[in-house]
Amino acid sequence: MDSDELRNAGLKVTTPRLKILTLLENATERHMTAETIYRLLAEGGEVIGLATVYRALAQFEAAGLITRHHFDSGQTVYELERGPHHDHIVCIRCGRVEEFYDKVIEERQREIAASLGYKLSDHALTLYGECNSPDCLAGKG
Amino acid sequence: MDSDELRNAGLKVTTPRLKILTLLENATERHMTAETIYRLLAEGGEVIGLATVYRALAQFEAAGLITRHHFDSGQTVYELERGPHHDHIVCIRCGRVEEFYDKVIEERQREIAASLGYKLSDHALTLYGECNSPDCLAGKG
DNA sequence: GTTGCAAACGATAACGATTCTCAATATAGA
DNA sequence: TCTATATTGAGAATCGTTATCGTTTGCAAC
Ligand SMILES: [Mn+2]
Ligand SMILES: [Mn+2]
Ligand SMILES: [Zn+2]
Ligand SMILES: [Zn+2]
Repeated sequence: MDSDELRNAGLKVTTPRLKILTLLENATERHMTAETIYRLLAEGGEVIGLATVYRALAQFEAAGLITRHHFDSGQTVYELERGPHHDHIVCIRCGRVEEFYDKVIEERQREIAASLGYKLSDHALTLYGECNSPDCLAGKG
Repeated sequence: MDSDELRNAGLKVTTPRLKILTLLENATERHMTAETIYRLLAEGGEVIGLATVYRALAQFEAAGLITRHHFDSGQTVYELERGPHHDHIVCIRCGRVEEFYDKVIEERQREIAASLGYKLSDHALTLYGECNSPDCLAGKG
């Protein structure tokens, strides 16, 4: 249950937090901005202050429930931290975001950090390109 | 000469642009924010409007003279586009930025994009960790 | 070397994303 | 149920960045 997840994270169980967490679990798009989350909730009749959305997301991140990404598009995007680590490829034409995991790259990153004398704690890898989805190609004009 | 570089880029040769380009070439730090560039110029007695700094950087980027990066620290950082492509590793303690190039990772990125049906156009890879420079370790407190 | 005019400049207003403030309200434990 | 404390929502404030606009400059034709 979502309320358990909040309690386990050391957070009080409040209506806004439950609504936001539930949306993150059920939305078709895994990667969303704070604005998008705010808007989707509002469209579903759940009006929650934008400041509260930002606050909840910051707390969820601190608790390890979600991760944030800074794609080149500007706005911060959030996603539920479920399943194994992965990186992203973003379509520069339609905005589609896909996930991938590459053992070779992950391993090389560790070797590079070590060889430069760094204690590696995180990394951000995003590929940018044009996807081949029919919808995207259609709008190619 | 810097003025040639501006002309070749199709830009008028103006005092602010020359000052900014020269700073980018001579500064000890290759990776700087717009604010830092503005401040370093001001400290050197070259007062240039902040808006002009942003404008010049945008034009330099469009002309391919510089590249911009979005590290997790928030602000956009700029660097002269000289020499071969590289990625970055950033110290989360002292902010040091180092560069690296890894042929294996570059190759895997191309393969991943291709296997997902994307026409790869760019990528951003940044590693985060703690460096082992004496200065950084000293302030470990 | 002047002149003319588009391009660029600087100051500052505006902007979008995010964070802060604070009075009102809800949560969780006694 | 009662209370102490955390959380909320509305809006102000902040931060980095971009747009506006009157003034100045680069530069090419005279
Ligand atoms: Mn993801
Ligand atoms: Mn670099
Ligand atoms: Zn696409
Ligand atoms: Zn360091």
